[in-house]
Amino acid sequence: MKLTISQIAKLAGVSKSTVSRALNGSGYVSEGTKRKIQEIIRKYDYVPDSKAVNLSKKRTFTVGLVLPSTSGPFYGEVIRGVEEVLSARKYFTLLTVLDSGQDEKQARKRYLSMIREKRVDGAIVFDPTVDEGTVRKLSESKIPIVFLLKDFQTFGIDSVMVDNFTGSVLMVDHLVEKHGYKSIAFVRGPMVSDDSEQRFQGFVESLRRHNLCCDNLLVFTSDFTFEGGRKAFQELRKELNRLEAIFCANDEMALGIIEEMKREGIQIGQDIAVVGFDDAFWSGHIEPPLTTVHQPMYEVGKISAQRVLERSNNPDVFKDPVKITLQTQLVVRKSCGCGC
Amino acid sequence: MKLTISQIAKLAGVSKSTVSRALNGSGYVSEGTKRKIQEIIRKYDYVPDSKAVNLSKKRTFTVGLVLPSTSGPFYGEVIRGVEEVLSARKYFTLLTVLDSGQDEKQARKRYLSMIREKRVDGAIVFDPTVDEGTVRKLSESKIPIVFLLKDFQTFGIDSVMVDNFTGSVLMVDHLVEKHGYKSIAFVRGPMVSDDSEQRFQGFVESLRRHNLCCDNLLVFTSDFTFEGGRKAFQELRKELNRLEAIFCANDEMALGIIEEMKREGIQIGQDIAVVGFDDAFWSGHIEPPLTTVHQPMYEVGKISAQRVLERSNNPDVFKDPVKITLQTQLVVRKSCGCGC
DNA sequence: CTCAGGTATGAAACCGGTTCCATATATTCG
DNA sequence: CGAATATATGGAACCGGTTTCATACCTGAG
Repeated sequence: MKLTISQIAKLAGVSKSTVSRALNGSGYVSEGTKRKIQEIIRKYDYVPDSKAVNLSKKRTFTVGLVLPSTSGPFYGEVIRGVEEVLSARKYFTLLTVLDSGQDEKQARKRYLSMIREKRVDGAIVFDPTVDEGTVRKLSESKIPIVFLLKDFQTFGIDSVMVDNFTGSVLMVDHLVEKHGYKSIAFVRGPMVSDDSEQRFQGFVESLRRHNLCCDNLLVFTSDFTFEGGRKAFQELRKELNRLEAIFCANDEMALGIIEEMKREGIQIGQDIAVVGFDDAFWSGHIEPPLTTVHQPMYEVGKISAQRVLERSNNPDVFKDPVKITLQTQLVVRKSCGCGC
Repeated sequence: MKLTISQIAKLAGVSKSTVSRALNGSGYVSEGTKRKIQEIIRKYDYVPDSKAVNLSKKRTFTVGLVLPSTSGPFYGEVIRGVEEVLSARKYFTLLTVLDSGQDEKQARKRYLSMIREKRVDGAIVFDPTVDEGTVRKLSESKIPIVFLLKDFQTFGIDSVMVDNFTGSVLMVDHLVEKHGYKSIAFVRGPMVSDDSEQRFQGFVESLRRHNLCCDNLLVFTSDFTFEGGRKAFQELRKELNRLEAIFCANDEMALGIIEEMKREGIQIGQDIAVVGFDDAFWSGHIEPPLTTVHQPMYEVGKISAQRVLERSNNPDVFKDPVKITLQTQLVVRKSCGCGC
């Protein structure tokens, strides 16, 4: 039988209010009654119903987390970061995944509902292809929102970003300065991807700084998938003899290319370098281990969650939207030619 | 300004009850007033507060999902399966991850709270090292619970299992029948792991059926990690010359072993077969592509979610706990020697 | 001794919805 | 045409807590 606070009160011979105060440690309750109440609570294994608590406290102690998908390397890391912070503060995570239903529009509606129905006290939204209408609606909600990897400061929304540009620069610096490569191809992700664009810009910038030009013939567009990498290789091959390195905008495409090259007997790292971006968890375990750029998604999760809680608990302070950018890290392994 | 149902009612010149009925399509409301109400709702962009709805309906339209971790291949698949079902029925997912805080005990308390505070209408629990006390508490909760990959039918809890045993049998059948291997080593996971045990039993059973004996010298114990695989190889090497195949209880250890072998110039698939279990998403992309056993974790997620909803909406029917076992699938690639 | 302030408690309002029940009007059927 | 039934609506109770406010006692200071 599920007890309510009134029944507990009756059993303890006191009023609801006193039980509530004893439970929350708020207001005055004598030691004696506190003990008596606690005993009864233990005896009947009473736990307050969160639905009632939420309503009267006008809070849910829950943070929404919206992710594009759950496959792939990062998403798990983001969740881990978020959960670490939330669990420590006794909050819960309400998860919504965009690729689990049929259509994107529907998925967006779903997370907007979650927010507008006030199921959560704040939300962390990772939606790379979000539309402006949705962002506007998000910004109209009264709860704190942190957007991941997209900058909506102008909409009054906090964002946590990853510095793709600098990561890319670091990678190309390494290829040029350490290995002396001059002829480097770049394999982009889909044109709509900001990440892909920023990584490409970093590539261009580093070349420029080294007085190398970016040969348009050596820039290929693909789609961030393994299969896309294989296809990109087919286009690449006609330029192959003049190439020293291939920089892929993510690890998955790099893997596709590496596989095709192996099939042709090309020695990766020696004949030609292939490097990626993301540092997927398998990147170090393929042959040869992939040189890549690590994205601190765990930290992204942690910082976003901290930010949401901070804002949620100080509604008025820190009113201005903030943009936090985390640094990426070059991970040198063998596929760039190091240690060959 | 956030409106309440009472304000809407006032604006429409009707009572709360009428607005509520119009909103839910329950009871009688004339077309005229319905339209009027809907117009006002649209105009002021009113959305009912879920906290109040939950309290009066005594439900949250939320299902708890407890996962051991979020790294690794399966967990994302489970989430996807669960989300697919829940999103279609307009439910939400409240996620708890066990490895995100410091200590396991704390993490268990957290998900027990989630359930006992009635934050969720049902829960899907994946906790491979759960203790009996926790299971008992789960079974005492009045909400439907589905346990993943552990059988607690005797506690009155539904479970969704994966047939590790048969998967293992299929694998060994393949190694023996297709390739004629007779001397096969097995690398176990940690002794506490049920999965490891079942996979081992399948290995033993298939050998027995083929009138081969299981040589204890060829059974090694490791810990399901990449590093553990490498270490296992060091122990293995003294038996190496008489080995034809190595069956690892998961892909990660197989990868560790493969890496060590490559370093020694051993040709995997030709000199010796190495196979795994899990079908991690990278398993097909390593060199050589890994022969392994696929676990249908997406389906596990889907079925558990369906089961929870079904029970939640028919509280009394189907009272008996159910155990559903899903089949695994042999994925033949190259590391077993096929296509060499 | 009296009064202010700290301590302890209960009654009642409140959070924002849903739902039961009573009432009133419209419609249908015998 | 009257009774039964369907339709439409509002009032009030309810979900299970929290919080405000009033009351009462107790203590110590003046």
